[in-house]
Amino acid sequence: MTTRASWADLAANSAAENVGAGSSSDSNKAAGSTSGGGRSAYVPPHLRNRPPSADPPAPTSSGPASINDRPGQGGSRWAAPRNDYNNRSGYGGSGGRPGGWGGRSGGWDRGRDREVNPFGNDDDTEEAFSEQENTAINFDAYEDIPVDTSGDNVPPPVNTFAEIDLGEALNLNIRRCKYVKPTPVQRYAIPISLAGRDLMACAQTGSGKTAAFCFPIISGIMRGPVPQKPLRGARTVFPLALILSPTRELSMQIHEEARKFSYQTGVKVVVAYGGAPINQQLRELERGVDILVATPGRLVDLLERARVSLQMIRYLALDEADRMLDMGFEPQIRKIVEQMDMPPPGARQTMLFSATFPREIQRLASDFLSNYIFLAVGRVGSSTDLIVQRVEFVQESDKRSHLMDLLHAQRANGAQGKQALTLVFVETKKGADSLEHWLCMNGFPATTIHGDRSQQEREQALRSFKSGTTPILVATDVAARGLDIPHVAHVVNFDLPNDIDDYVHRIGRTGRAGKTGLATAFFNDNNASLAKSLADLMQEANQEVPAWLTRYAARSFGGRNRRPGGGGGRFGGRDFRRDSSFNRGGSDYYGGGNNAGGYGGGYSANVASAWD
DNA sequence: AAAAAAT
Repeated sequence: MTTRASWADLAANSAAENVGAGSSSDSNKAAGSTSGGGRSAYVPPHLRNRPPSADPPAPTSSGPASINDRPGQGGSRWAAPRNDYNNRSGYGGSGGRPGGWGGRSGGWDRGRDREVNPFGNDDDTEEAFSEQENTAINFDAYEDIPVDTSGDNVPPPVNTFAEIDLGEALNLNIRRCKYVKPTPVQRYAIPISLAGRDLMACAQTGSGKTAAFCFPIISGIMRGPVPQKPLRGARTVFPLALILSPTRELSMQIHEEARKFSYQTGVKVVVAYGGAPINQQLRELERGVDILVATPGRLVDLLERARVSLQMIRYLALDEADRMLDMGFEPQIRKIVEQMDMPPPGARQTMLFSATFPREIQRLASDFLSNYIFLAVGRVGSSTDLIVQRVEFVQESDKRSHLMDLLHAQRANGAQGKQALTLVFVETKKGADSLEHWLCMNGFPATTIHGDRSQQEREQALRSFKSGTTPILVATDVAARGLDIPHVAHVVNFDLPNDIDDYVHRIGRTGRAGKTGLATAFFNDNNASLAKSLADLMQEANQEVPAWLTRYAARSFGGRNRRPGGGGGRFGGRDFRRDSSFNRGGSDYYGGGNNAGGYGGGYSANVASAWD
């Protein structure tokens, strides 16, 4: 592990290491170790570029617009990907089919659409960095990642992608993505999903959750029955899978990932979110959609316009599911999932993913699930050791100058190079604007992202940050979850959040891809309610807890942030069905737990969530 | 109390 030096050294070190980081995907960044069974070393993404043979070329031939919209199901003229659905009974080679499920939305000539190669030039930075791979990877941090499952008849995990029959086309894309082996959450979640089971999964940020729910969806759509087009308005489309996320940028990111995974599979992925012209999104939808990635507001709009129907949904995935079900989002999600035309639990497959899963949210979530499996992967003190957490006592009036000191020292340490990105979280949109302005006035190139900016400005800010043009990004919680930004060396909690889970998600923007990261928090009296949970979290992550914070923690009481059980949550969450308060008398009503990790039952009850 | 998410 990195020696603990000054924060400036750590930032510099982190930045240097981050230069070798793999890029882009949130879907394969994390721990690749096994637990319970045999050990295998973590392979960081940037070292996964070692397939058994040369990388497959990324061909450019066209594919069907959408499986949902297959034009001539039989003798297709597009270069048929060698995948299983061509051999499936029902539509493999049979040229003339009976009517009923031909062109679902008109259906003619859809195959003429040319599928843009998503592997084209989006990784142009990767080559430049790949030569600087370093040897400072902390492989030990990825050993012994505990995995906890509960529910009926949990399917066993797999150790390799080859063990799972995902289909040739998908396998090819996995290789193109340079994924050599599944991450822990993928090892468990994919077999569970392929078995048709509902799933609530708690896994660390950057641990490959996107791929974990995308692979089974894509594979399932390729193999599933050909959809019968219901009688509806000609302009209504019927996606087979719906993926919801809480922010527009996260939906964009999931869409980009899913497009890579589904390249040349015939499965069409479309994204819809607010702040952007709806007409272009409508056109995309009309060209065919199997998997719809969306933010809730825009989706409701599309549903009310009857441009989208959820009647054919077979797969529902909620990313950042705890956020999607919190107070702000819950009504919209209920509307989409329960009050439109989506098939009920049991008639569809539902997958909920997050790094954190408070117990009360689990209770809400169980409304959407049918006989589900709970899966928790990861633990405080393992891979998250890669993030060095510091807390400093800073009065409100001193925050700016203190931040300035940090940035100056970082610059002096040479860590302000093009790739050493600093992400600064603040509480309010106004605060973000004013801090950005102040930083710029003081010679630090910064930009900002928050909900009062136009969508164009938001996307521009993110691009400018990622490219290093403005290596400082001041953000509200809009950027706290899910976003995969390579080379973030330092996360500064200029204003601490009120909820420990938000803190967990924020600092998870660094320390990705097996790289170390630094997270600095400014703490003062305003954050007293967070003291206990913050101190506990840091202790569980083997971080140095300042004595003054421990004293604060002893005095403060902070609602759900305070965990009476103390010492406890090794996982991001524990199946609430196993809480005695729920299952009447402590019996394992749902079949109990299957502890696949290195230890059993060491956690205390009442722990809602602790780590992502 | 704030942020996010439709126009």
